Amino acid sequence: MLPPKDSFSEWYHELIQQAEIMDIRYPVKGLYVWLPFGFKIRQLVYSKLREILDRDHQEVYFPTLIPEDMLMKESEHIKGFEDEVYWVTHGGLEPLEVKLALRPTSETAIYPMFKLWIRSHADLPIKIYQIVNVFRYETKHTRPLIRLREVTSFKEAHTAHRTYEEAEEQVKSAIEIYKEFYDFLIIPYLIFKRPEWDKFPGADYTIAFDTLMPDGRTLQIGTVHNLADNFAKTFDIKYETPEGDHAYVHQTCYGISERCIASLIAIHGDDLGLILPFEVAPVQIVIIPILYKGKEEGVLELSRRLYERLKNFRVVLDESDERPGAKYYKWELKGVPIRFEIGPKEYENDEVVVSFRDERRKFRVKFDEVSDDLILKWAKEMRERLRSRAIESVKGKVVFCESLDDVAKSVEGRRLALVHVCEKCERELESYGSVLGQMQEKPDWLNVELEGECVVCRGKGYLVGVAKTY
RNA sequence: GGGGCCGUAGGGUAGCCUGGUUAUCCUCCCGGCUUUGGGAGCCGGUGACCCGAGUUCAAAUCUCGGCGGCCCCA
Repeated sequence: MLPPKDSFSEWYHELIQQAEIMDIRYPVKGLYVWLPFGFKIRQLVYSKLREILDRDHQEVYFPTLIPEDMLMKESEHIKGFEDEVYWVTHGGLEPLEVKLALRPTSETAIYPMFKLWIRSHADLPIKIYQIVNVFRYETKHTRPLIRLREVTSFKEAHTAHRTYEEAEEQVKSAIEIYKEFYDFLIIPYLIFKRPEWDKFPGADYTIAFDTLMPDGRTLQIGTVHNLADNFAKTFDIKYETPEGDHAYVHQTCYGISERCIASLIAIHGDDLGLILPFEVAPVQIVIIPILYKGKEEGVLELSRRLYERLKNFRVVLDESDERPGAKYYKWELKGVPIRFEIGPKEYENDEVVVSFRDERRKFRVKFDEVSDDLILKWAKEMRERLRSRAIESVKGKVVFCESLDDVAKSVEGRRLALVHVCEKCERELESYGSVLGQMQEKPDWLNVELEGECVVCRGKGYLVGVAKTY
């Protein structure tokens, strides 16, 4: 039994373990073990991310260790991270002459190499990415997949371009990539430009994707940074223009971590456990034979025939020695989208019983009608249902506010407050919650205006989000 | 950043205040019988006092430190 999803913290904590996503008992704070089932979800989710990126990025791998002098080069950047860097100080018993940092992110590892790689305008643009672990000494509450000391699945892309405009185009392109990725996972998001005081250390500006967790707090699930030529100046990354001059490159970087999987779990799951979109479910179909004494043979024969027919999918035939009800609960907990039940009645009529994870009804189909096409049709229909459900759930937690009082009440009641404000007054909102920044585009499920009268000074304002955050 | 609570089998717990027998109960796990259309039942079995130091004839229980976890507030 799982705690109800209304008690979100407890539900999440238990589900992560019961569904065998992670083992949280590893004896170091903020570090967790990926179990086979969870790791399979990770692999399926990240394959999609790779597929999208591989269209015009190249995957690379940079070292985990960064020498102190390299890490410390960009002063604004390091100020943002210095209190949470892990240091390697010894090699065996010998103290190291130059301390080595466990990367908190890889800008300072990658950009010195960019300096070596980039000589002329013909070398640009460069678009690379890597999926690696990064380390941050978090002092706040750690939580599996959400706040970690070792982020195990940090996808970071880094690009270099000739001009600021080209970098800005890349920011837009990265936003499109993230939209495609989260649409694939059926996770609703809002896109904000973070306020000046909350941008990535060293960036010109930061665009962030936020989603809403069931308890009404926002979760940042992706960021895109325009670095302009800030790092290029620090790391002296220049190229020769067609005219023979030398100019600094303009860069971007953008990241997604395993928080995407946290949001997948949190947005779709219910009181019974995980609900996984068909495409990322480690088990897409489960077949449960119902074995009455003396009638096992035909039932097993039909079950195995169905199993063979569905082998183009990730399918499990559960012949274990448990009662059918126990198996239903088990596979529902693990989010299996489609379940077949086959008992003596079905065997006699050459039928199967079908049930979808997101609905509770059961129905029968003739065995001969079951085909790959039918499964895919069901998967597609389920995707639409999950989409409406996810949007309804998120929509109910977003409130447009016309006064500061409204903002206070909404954030206090664990809602995301949207409010018009001008640049001068934006910071005043900080006393009510985290200021997510200026909304960049209106999702089709939300009915608000991106521009309006500033709630504080009644001047010309833009739409800003305020919420409690993870 | 500030405050509070807690650590007993794989998981959840009782015992701790008031130190003293073989450490309670549920679940999981293993073996057997039996059963199977929404978490079956019976019998038998394995398995624990976070680590270190101190106080004491005696520590799960008291004290200190470490490590780990949870909650609230900024």
